[in-house]
Amino acid sequence: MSTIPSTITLPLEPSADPSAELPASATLPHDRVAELSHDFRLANARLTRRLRQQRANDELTAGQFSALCTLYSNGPLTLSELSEHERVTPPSMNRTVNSLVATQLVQRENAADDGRKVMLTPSEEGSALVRETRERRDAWIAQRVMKLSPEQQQVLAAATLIMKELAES
Amino acid sequence: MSTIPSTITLPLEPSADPSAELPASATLPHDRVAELSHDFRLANARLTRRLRQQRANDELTAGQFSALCTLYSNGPLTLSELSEHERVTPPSMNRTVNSLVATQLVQRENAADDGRKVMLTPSEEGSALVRETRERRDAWIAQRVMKLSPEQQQVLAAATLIMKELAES
DNA sequence: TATTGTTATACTCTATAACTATA
DNA sequence: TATAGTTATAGAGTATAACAATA
Repeated sequence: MSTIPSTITLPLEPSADPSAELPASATLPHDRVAELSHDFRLANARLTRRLRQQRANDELTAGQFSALCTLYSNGPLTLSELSEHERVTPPSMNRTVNSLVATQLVQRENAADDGRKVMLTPSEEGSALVRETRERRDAWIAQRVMKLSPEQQQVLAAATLIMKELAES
Repeated sequence: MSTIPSTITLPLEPSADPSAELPASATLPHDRVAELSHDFRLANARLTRRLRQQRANDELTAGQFSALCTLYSNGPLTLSELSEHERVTPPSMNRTVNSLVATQLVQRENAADDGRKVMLTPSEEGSALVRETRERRDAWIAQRVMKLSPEQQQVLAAATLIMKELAES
């Protein structure tokens, strides 16, 4: 499953200020962490907005598609489980799920063991939609990732793992 | 300014499938690019939602603060310049700017050379707010970045540069 | 005519509070 | 009582279309 080598080397752009360079084995000092965190957070938010601009009109929204993909890869899930994974509140996710159920892309059933819970499962149609449209939906970013250097591609792969951990914390 | 060494080495978690490993000098094949792009895009969106959950109630919203930070670091800017940097449409940014002008954190003036343009500048109060609250606003992520390994910190720094390029493309 | 900004409007995303059903 | 889900409601964020002012 993983595409990530056990070690990689990153040749990066030369530092403008050589005195600012640090050995890779040292953690960053406090002010550098603050600067990096700030830059990373803003870059993350801007990239999300950039990706939103790319959405075609005749498709599921980003939130709907993300939830459907999660159910496709990790389902069946309860509403709480799905909302935690997607990092929104249950009422927010419930609205998204309603739209997916209304278009018959997701099935909502009562859990057999606990009448309070609902099990959410992608329908055949929903699963097919994921398989058929994922590549097209990801085309904008994939086209750009393809043009990155091997080292930059490895950075993104490693960063994806870190971002998943951050989102889960 | 840069905190990034010219080269870094990344020891990552061992691959579950050794046959999937590739030399770092090779670009990923098409299907791996698609997989990486998909994972990265979803991780990016989820992290944005996670960060949104962290927002305190008594502060500027994320969009307002991001715009103010951009004007603080890169201003003065016209509305179009700011909206392009923040990756939203001019009408969307205009709404954000209206709220910042209403609270006197940003000054809106007609450009001297072109009567159609407006110049947006953070006020003294706005600049002070950025300086005083940035660290607190970034505390949630900074706390987690601080606990990452040196290699993971370097990955995030390199990824931030790539994400900025992606958002600008 | 083209560009820059603005207003009007609508839709999506998200949250909090309050409610229902079940454990 | 506590938990899982839902409904009601409101606010933030965003876009498109139409308009005004200026170049």
